[in-house]
Amino acid sequence: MIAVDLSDRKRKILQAIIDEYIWTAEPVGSRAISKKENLGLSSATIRNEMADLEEMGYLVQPHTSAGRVPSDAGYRFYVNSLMQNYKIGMEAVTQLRELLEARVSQLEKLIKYAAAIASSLTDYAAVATAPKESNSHIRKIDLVPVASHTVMLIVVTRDVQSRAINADIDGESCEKLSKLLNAKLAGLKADDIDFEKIQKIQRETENKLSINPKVLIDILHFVYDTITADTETEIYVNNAKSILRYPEYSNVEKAEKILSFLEDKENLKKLVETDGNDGIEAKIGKENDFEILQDCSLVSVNYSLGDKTSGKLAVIGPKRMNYAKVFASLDLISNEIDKILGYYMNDG
Amino acid sequence: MIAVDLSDRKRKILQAIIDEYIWTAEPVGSRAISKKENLGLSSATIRNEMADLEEMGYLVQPHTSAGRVPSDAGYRFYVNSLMQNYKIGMEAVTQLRELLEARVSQLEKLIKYAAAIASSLTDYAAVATAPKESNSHIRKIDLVPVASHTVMLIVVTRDVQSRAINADIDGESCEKLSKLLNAKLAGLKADDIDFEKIQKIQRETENKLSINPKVLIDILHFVYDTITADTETEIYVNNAKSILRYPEYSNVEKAEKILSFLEDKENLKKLVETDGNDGIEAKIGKENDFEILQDCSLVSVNYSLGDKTSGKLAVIGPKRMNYAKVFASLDLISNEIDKILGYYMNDG
DNA sequence: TGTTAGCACTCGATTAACGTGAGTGCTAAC
DNA sequence: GTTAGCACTCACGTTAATCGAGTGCTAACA
Repeated sequence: MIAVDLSDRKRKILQAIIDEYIWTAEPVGSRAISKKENLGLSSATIRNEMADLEEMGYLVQPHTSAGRVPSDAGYRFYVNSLMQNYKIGMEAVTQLRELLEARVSQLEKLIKYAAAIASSLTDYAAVATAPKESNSHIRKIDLVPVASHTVMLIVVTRDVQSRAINADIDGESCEKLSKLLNAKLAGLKADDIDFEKIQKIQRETENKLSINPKVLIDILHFVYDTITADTETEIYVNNAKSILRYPEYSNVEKAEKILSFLEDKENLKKLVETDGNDGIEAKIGKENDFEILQDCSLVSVNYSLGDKTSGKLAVIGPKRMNYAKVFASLDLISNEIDKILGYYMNDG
Repeated sequence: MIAVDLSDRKRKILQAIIDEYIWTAEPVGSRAISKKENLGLSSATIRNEMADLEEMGYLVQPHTSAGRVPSDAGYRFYVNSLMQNYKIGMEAVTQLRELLEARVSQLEKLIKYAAAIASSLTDYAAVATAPKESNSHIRKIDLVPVASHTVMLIVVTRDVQSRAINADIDGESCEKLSKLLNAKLAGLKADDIDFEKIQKIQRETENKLSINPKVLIDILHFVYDTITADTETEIYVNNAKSILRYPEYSNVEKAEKILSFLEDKENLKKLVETDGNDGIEAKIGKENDFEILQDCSLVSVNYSLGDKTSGKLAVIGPKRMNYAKVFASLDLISNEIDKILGYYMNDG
C-alpha cells in the first residue's frame, strides 16, 4: 500500500477530482477544480498538486495536454478514506422495507428481489447468490401422480423442490412409497444420505411394493438427485445491460463480452465466492481476478442466511462508479435481509 | 398484397439478392449477382431487372450509387415463396431430442430449455411462453412447517407451487389443516374456487382447529392466491444480447432500448400473444406492432401443451435473419415438444 | 517559501478538402 | 432482348489544417 501521508489539501483535491470524474467520465483539469471547489486556490497551484498526486500514483494522464483520471490506487484511496457517506432517502428505505417484507411470504424469491433492488437503487448490474440450505433436515417427501405417465416428486427441506418423473404408478403405490421414504429419510440431513443408503432402501423396498423394480430404481435415483442437488447455489443477475449506458463500454464488442461473462453462472459463482468476510468489500479494476472485468469494479457484501450459510450480494459497474451510493445501498439491503432472515429462518 | 406475377428470372435475381444480403448485411450490386449466379446474364441486364424490382417495391436503394437492399415487402415475398428449405443437420436433431428427453423429468423447465435451444440453433434471441395449466385439478395441498416461524404451503396441480408463509403453527395443526383443505379442495379445478368458497372454509374450520384465527385467514388467503396464480404465464428470454452482434444495432442506444424491451415481461407477453394459429408465422419489420422492433423480424410458432393450452416459441432477430434456418429450427423444436408433451402431459 | 499570472507547447478532436471506387442509369450497338 | 461503354453519383477513407482544453515552466509577487 502507498503511504497515506497526504496533506489535507491534497486529499481535498484528490477527492474533488474523483468526485468530478465519477460524474462526468472525462479527464478533469485543474481549472475545473479551482473553479468549482471552495478551496481558494488558482489553477496553477492545483496543477502543481495534481502533478504530485500523479507522481504518487493516484492519478494518471491519458496523454499530455489532457486532464487527470484516477488510477486504481486513486480509487482505492478514495474508497478507503476519502469518500463521503451517502445518505439514502428515507422514502427509498421504507419502500425497500415494504418490498422485502412483502416478499417474505416467498422466501425463495427474496434474494432475487434483493438483487433487483440493488440494481435499481444503484443503476448498475447486481448479482446475488442464494445458497440453498446446504444441510437442512428433510422434512417431508411426497409422491403425487399428476398425469397418466407422470408422478411428481416433492422434497421439502427448508425449501421445496419438485420434479416430474415419467412413471406409471397409481396413487396407492405412490402413497405407500412416500410413507416408506419418509420413514427412512425424514429428519435426516442431506449430508447423511449417500448412494449406498438409497440402494439399501431399494433392496428393502423391492418386495414390499407392487412397483416395477426398474421404475423404483428410477424414482430412488431421482430422490437421491433431488436431495443432493439441494446444495446447489442459485445465482441471479440483474440489469446487466446497464453497462451499455456507460461510455467506457460504448465499444460494442467489449460490452458483449462482458454481457456474456455475466450470463455465465459458472463465472459468476467464481466471481463472488470468497472468504465470508463481513462488511462491504470493493474490488477495483485490476484487483479483480477476471481479465474482462479489469476496468470494472465489484462491490460486494455478505448477508447471513439463517444459521451458518451466507450469501453474497454484489454490484458490478464501471471503475468510476458512485462508490458512496453503492456502499450505502448494499449496507442497507444486507442489513434488512439479515433482519428479516434472522427472524424467519431460525431453525425451529 | 403485391401481385405475384414475377418472371422466373426476376424471382431468381430477387432471391439471390436477399440471400446475399442476409449473408453480408451490405447493399448488393448488380455485378456481384451476375458474377456469383449461374444465370448467364451481364451486370447490365441484372441492373435493369433490379430497377424493375425496386419499382415493384421489393428492393430499396439506400442512396444512388449504392447497391440494393430488400424492403419489408421483399422479405415477405422471399419468406412466402422464394426461400429454400433449410436442412438441419442430423447431429443437431438427435442432440436436441436427447436434450429434451433428458429434461422431461423436469417438465417445468422444458420450455425454458426449448428457448435456449432455439437461440443456440439460430443464434438469435428466443422467447418462450410456458402457460401454466390454466384449469387443472388440484391433486394435493400440503402444509409443512420448515422453521420456527415458517410454514411451507405446497399446492400440487399438474405442477407444484410452493410458498413460505410466516406463521407459528405446529406440525400437528398443519397436518389437520392440510387434511381439511384436501378434503374440501382436492379434485376441484382452479376455476371452481372463488373467494367465497375460501371464506366458507374459513368459517367451517375456525372452531375445529387450534389455530389463531388471524393466522388461519392469512393461510387461506395464500392458498387462494396460490391456486389462482396458477394460471399465470411464465415467459423466458434467451440470448437477448445476440442483437449486439448484428451491425444494424451497433448503435448502442438502440441496442439498449431493445434489450430493455426484451427484459420487460409485460412487453413480451403482448408481443407473443396472438390467435392460436397453427404453423410458423413471421412478422417482418413494420408488420410488427412495437415501434422498437420495426427493423427486427419475429418468427413464432405455437406448440400445444397437453389438452387445450398452447404456448409460443419465438425468435427475434434482424430483418435480414436467416429465415430458412429459423423456420426449420422452430419447426423441429415445436414438433419435438408436441410429441413429448402430448405423451407425458395427457391428463390421467 | 508558497502562490499565481503568463506563456509556450502538446495533442486529441473536429472540420474541410480530396481522391477512390463501387455502383448506378442511360445510350447505342449487337 | 442483351450487353458494352460511359458519364455520373455519393459514401467512405485519407490527409491536412485548425481549434482549444489542458499542461509544465518561469518569473514575479505577498
